[in-house]
Amino acid sequence: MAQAAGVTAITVSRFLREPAVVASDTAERIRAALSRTGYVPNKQAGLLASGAGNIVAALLPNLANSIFAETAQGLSDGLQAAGYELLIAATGYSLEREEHQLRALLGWQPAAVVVTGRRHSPGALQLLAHAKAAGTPVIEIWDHHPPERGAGRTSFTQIGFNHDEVGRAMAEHLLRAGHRRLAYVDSGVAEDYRAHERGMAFTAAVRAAGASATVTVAPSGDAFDAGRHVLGVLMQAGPPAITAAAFANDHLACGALLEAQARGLAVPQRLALLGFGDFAIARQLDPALSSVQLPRLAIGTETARSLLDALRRRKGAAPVSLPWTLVARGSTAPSGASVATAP
Amino acid sequence: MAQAAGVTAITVSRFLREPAVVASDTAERIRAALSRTGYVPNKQAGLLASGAGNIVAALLPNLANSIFAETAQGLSDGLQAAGYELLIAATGYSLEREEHQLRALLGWQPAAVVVTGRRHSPGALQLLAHAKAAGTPVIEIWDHHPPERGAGRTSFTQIGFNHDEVGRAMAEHLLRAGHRRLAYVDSGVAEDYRAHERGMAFTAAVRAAGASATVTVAPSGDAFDAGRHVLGVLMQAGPPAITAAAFANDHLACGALLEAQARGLAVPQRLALLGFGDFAIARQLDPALSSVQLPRLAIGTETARSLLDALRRRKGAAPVSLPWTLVARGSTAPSGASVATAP
DNA sequence: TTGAAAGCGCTAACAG
DNA sequence: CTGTTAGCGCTTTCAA
Repeated sequence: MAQAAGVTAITVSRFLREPAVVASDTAERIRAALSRTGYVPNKQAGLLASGAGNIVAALLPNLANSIFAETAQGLSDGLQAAGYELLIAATGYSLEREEHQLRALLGWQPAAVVVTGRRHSPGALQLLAHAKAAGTPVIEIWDHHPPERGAGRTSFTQIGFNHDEVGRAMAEHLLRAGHRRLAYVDSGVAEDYRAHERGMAFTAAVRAAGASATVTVAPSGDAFDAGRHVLGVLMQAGPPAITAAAFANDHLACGALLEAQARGLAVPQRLALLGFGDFAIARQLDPALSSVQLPRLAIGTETARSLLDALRRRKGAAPVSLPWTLVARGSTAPSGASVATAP
Repeated sequence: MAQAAGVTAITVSRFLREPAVVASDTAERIRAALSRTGYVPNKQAGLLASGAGNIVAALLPNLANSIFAETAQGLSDGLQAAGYELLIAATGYSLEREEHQLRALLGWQPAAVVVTGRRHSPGALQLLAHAKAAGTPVIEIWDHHPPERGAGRTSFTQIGFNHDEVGRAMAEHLLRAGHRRLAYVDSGVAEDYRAHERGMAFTAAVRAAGASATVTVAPSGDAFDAGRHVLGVLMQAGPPAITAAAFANDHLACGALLEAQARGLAVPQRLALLGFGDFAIARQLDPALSSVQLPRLAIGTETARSLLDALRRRKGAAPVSLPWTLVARGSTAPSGASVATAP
């Protein structure tokens, strides 16, 4: 390529990075040779030579789910603008896969690492600690939790929200409407500890208020179908019957809502339903599903911002607690709509 | 790292790639040093030295949409098992972004390239042609179409289905139910040429049958809301009134279905609705939405298979035409459900 | 079974 | 403004 333009490699390299530095006629010849040969610079060689990796590695449970897709979008937008490339891998909510993918991503010598949540396998934890010790910013997203007592492990920057608070808010919302027999419907995903934490906080808050709370685990498979199935289970409970249920996600809750309609069961009079995630479908049903709106995009953009700042100033990234909102709609409130926000 | 184990770098390299070749006591020392130092080999250097890239680059319109997420999953699974890494970028249905992302991905010297659809910018086409000429397999997915007449451009392997056929099948399904005033509702995404092709084939088939067809473009923004809005537009058409509508995707169709219910408009008696994509929500509504089931996952797995075969045998990848299915449900058929399949 | 030498394609640093 | 030299961390090839 360089000889095609009648210059040396370094001149082409410079033209590609800082066109202004190259003389205009030289630039013209390079441009011509570039399009003629279809040359694309080898990134492996470039990154190796410059040492400075411009890659950010991110590990998310999945991308299919709109929840994490928006976070990826926010990350990608923020990083791309600053000239960083985003390398994403999905873990499928498995700590084992997370460790495996993390090892693969670290091979690209990323300038920073983003992982989801604060629970990791021992091996992954070791890799992350090594990375942090080597000066690579490590950020845990989608969680914001005080350090566990007696934990000797390295702690990482957290950007997200506190799931205990959400669980409590969900309980309070239903208790305030007068419910005394409540249920939490967990997803069938064993390693989604954040859903479990919300459930634990939910039941604790309910019981602290002197009401009763049960936990049901949804079957795996299609989430709508799982929600439909769970509705049947909930209706069999009692007496006294359960009058309100909180779900690990909106798809489960929507399934239950649709099944309730199919059975002619009045929502919220006979059974109030509360989702989590505020997916697009939630607002569309009738009654509309009450849910918890999450900072999906903000987690991505804030992480990018914090990361870039840390990279620029060569110090640790700053943790961020982001706000969520409980949006009350028809499925929990017979009339009107109200809103509760993160403390 | 090498000196930590008391050997040279090449021995560590060998241990990492072919453990059996290294003496067992040496292996043991290396293993120990490995976990002690948290060493992760630098992929940039490795790939540069070996020349052999084990990366497959893929460009998809987006990942948030469940349609393409499943394809990515299928690709990823198939490739990972064979030791390849998948590098994915999203184009947001923009040819300009596609070219930009393609250029970025090619910098990783991928062993193969996967792009979505057969329409690309001139620049992207040139890059792809160069890659193909250099022996890199290039596959176009989500389409399967005979070469355009008079096209001088390089042609690439296609793995997907024919959108004209789908458009025709959608028309025939509604015509067979006796509809004579039909509409096609296109998505607001200008560069989703596949949706436009289905629409053109749909209207052509309708008109060939002596019935009337109009095309409406949905507004951008939330797809459910767009579908709701479009229903209002459809109802204002005529007289004679439109009695059936086919949509560019299920979200639009679901929005219209929900809005019809809200207005007390009987589906399918007063207006039949037919979606595309068979999203999870389609089966859940009442009446359930008729839709076209797509080989989302199969496109990914077949592409991986074809790619690996091409890489192994050092020749071009084989094109594959994959089957789709029109699933008739309550939104187009008052009673029972039937099925029409790709020819 | 292990090592030494050379080089992958690019860029940092320094000259001119 | 452009070129020369050296070297990024690994793997290939050949030798011991």
